[in-house]
Formats: sequence, structure tokens, C-alpha cells
Amino acid sequence: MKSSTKLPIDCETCRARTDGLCQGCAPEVLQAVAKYKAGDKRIAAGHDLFRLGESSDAIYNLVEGWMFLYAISEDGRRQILHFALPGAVLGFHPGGGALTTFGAQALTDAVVCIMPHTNLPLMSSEFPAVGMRLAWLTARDRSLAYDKLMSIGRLSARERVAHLILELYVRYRSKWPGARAEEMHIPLTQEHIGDATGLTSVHVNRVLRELREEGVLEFHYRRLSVLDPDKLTDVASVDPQVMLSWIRR
Amino acid sequence: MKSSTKLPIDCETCRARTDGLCQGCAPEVLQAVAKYKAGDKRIAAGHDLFRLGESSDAIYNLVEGWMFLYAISEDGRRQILHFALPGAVLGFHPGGGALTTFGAQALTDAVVCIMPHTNLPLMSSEFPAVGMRLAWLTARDRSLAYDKLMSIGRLSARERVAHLILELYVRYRSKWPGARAEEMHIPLTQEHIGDATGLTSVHVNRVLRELREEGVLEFHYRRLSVLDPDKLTDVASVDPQVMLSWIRR
DNA sequence: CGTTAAGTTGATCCTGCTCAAGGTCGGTGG
DNA sequence: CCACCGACCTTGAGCAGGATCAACTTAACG
Repeated sequence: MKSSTKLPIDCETCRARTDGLCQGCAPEVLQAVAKYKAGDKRIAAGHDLFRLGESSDAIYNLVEGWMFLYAISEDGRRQILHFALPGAVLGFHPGGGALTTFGAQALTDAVVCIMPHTNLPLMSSEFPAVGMRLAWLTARDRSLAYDKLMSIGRLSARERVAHLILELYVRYRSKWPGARAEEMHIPLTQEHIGDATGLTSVHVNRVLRELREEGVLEFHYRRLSVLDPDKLTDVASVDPQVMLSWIRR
Repeated sequence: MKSSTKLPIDCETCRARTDGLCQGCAPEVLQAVAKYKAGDKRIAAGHDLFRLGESSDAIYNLVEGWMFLYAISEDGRRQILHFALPGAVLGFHPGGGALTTFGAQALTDAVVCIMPHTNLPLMSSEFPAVGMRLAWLTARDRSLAYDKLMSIGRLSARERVAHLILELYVRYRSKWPGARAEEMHIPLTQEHIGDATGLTSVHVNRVLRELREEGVLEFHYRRLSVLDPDKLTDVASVDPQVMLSWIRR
């Protein structure tokens, strides 16, 4: 993914952009990250940053690219838990270096900045703002997860798909305000959408056709155009209040 | 709910028990809570601590009783997002005093300890450990939410119900190790279980009958007996790794 | 002992799954 | 430039898991 030139903020310490540990908070946090980071890492599209059951020895700040978190059931069915955009913090698990309970995979080629777990206590005692920043970011992830629970548990297939696309649309536009909505590049297949909404890719396809025929959106080979955002919001039956919480800084 | 006399730890500063801000961390956090708390509040069973769309002016530490977090869709269907046991921190939202995107209701008569939002910045700068503790607690909530996403999105009704009951069973026993499993009091109706698993209460009833006939468990008028924990684990198809993460300190 | 909330069961319906057969796009190598 | 291939998208037919609707039973509580 090409990075936009219209980013509101570009943090040089770890090149993380909006929303990350490096932004939206005291300069203290910038210093902390700069001091305690341990280099960058590249992940090719389709590869895992970490897998279920691995021991986590670091947390990561997503600098470039898209990733997603997922869980796999015993019989091999995948549930996508979260789509991570640049700035996201990944791999912060309860229990320090305990085993992970889900995996993280790159949707596009991606770059993360590495922060060893062992540095966290040092870091947060030297820079107290780090703890609250991390709490805040985690709370927003939790909100998004709660929102998805509501969607998957209680909405129809049509609403769920609209809900997910609206979420991505809103988060994407909040991150790259300069980007043209009509040419939005969302590096997902219909199978990803199915795995994120608890549907099969076949049924996702039917729902997308409906929405296309109604003039709401077009989604074709990883290119999304939202033609009628207002109608999409209606279909998704999302509270505007909730929508705002997706992009709160 | 009667409080057990066999609690491993009973924090006197705000009477919060295992898992809360007051436990499992530096004495610093205890001091912080003691200094910045602003009294207790009682909530009667069935009443809300806060509702969707209200502005949140405080976070709460659940001291006594059971609560649950829930969202309501436009057409009035409810999704239960999380069951909170004593020690839980409630109402910590991204965006400081922003409007809440879900509600919190008491399942039993409950007591919370109030921590005004305005005190948080002070508190975390005076007691740096508070931030990391909050981040940690929030991360565990997020893990539970991810786990439920997997369950609701990809498992059958039978598995989902087993999954939820297993979660409650494990968390309950970890909190009150002295309690007899056979007489476990879970203050839920079948409708609560349905709302938490994305099913109707009618279908929950059928699943529970199946599980009863198979000798796995009995659930009748808010009294749960897990007769065969191992079989329940099988039915729920839960990774043991994931199960451990529910009760990590 | 009466009232009410919650649990139980059956009949029927419908949303979304499964299985299966093409069709389309985009990249690769000759 | 074009033929080929693999990943992805598209569509149809039939099926099934869980929803819905409705009637009735049981437990809890004042």
C-alpha cells in the first residue's frame, strides 16, 4: 500500500502514524518508544507475525500496511477478530510473556516496530504516560470487539456486511482524509469478509450483489467504492454514537 | 450473593476482591485507589449502572455482585457483551468523558466503588503503576471478547452454550475456589444465556435439555451444576490455552 | 394461595449453509 | 503478445440449523 502524503502527523521515532503509541499523547511517549524499541520487522502479505499458541516476547506497533487478528476453531474454521491499520499496537496480551490465544497475519506487505516485553516495566516506570496510553488503545480495541459481537450476534447477514464495510470505510477515511473514497483500496477478499462477519464467502457474495444492485457500494477484486455512505449507514443500522467511537483519538 | 469466607485476598481500601485495580499489583495501586476513590454505590438487581449514550463521568470497580455489559440494536434486540464478576473495572471508555456505547446492568444486588474520570490523570501521574494495571485489565477483557467473537461467529448453538457456561464455571471457580461446584449459583436466566450467545432463549432451552440428558450439566432456575467438566470442555471445543487466559492474574 | 416471571415443548418457516459447476481476473513465462 | 494457471468471484439447487409463534407448565415469592 502506498502511503499517503497527506498524513496529519508523521512520527519519526518509529515511523508509526496516527493512533499508535507514538501519537495523540505526550512527547514523553515518543521518547519512551524511541528509547526502548528494538528495531523494525517486515512481514510479507499472507504471512503471520505471530500464531496461536506461540509465546509472545514483544509487542508491535504496526507502521505500514494492513494486518488482521484471527482465531481458528478446532475444525479449522477461521474467525477474524480485528483489522489493524497503521498505528495499531499488536501482541499486548494479558499475562506478559504468556502464550498467545490468537494469530496476526499481514494482508499487505507490512512493517512493524518491535518493543520487547521485557522492556515494558522499565518503560512504563520511566515514562508513566505509556501505561495510560496503552490502556486507552486497548480500550478502543475492546470497544470495536464489543461492537462486532453485537453485529455478529444480533444482526442479519446484510446488516453485518454493511456494518463491517462501514467500519473499514470510516476508519480508513479517518486515517487518510485526503484519499478519494471512490478509489478506496481495501485489501480483502470476500472470504476475509465472511470470516470477519461469521458468514460464508458464498453468502457474502450474494449480499454484496444486492448492495451493488441497490447502488450502495461496489466491491470487486479488492477495490471498494462506497457510492452511498448514508444508505450504507442505514443498512448497517449503526448508532452514530458508536460510529464516532471507532475513530476517537 | 453471599460473599465467600475463603477469599484468597480481601483488599480493605475499597473492598474489591480478586482481579480488580486493588489486587495483583503493587501496593502503589492500592494507595492510588484509596486516595482517589469517591465513595461506593449500590445498584439493585435488574437496574443499570449506566446506559448506552450516557456521558461517563467515572469508572467503577465492582466490589460485590454480578453485572453484565450489553448493547441494544435498533430494533431492540439485546446482545450481552460481558459478564462482570467482583473485581472488574467498568466504564473505562476510550475518549475520557465521551458518551458510552453500551450499558451495564446488575444481575444481583451489587456494589461498586466510584473513581471519577477527572481523577484519572492525577492518579496515574502520581501512581504510575495504575496505567499499566488498567491496560492489563482491559487487555484481558479484550481477550474474552475475542474469544466470544470466535464462539458466536463460528460455533454451533450447542458449542456456544457450552462455551459460555464453561467460561462462567472456570471464572467462578477461580474466584471462589472454596465453593462447591455442585451448588454453583449463577444468577442468569436462559434469556441471558441466549442474549450472550446470539441465540433465542427457546433454542437455549433445547440445547440445555440435550446437555442435561447427556449428563453434562444441569441448569435450572439459576442454579448450575456442572456434572462432567471434561465433557463440557469437549463440547465447547475450547483450547486449554485459551481457557487459561480467562483466569490469568 | 394467587400472581408473575421463567422454563418447556411442538409445529412451521426462513435465513444462511453446503455442494457443485462455471466464469473472471491478474500474473507469469514462452 | 498471448496462452495458461491459480486464486477469486458468481450463480443455482437443495438442505438444515435455529428462529418464530403459540400454548402450556413450573418455580419463586409475597
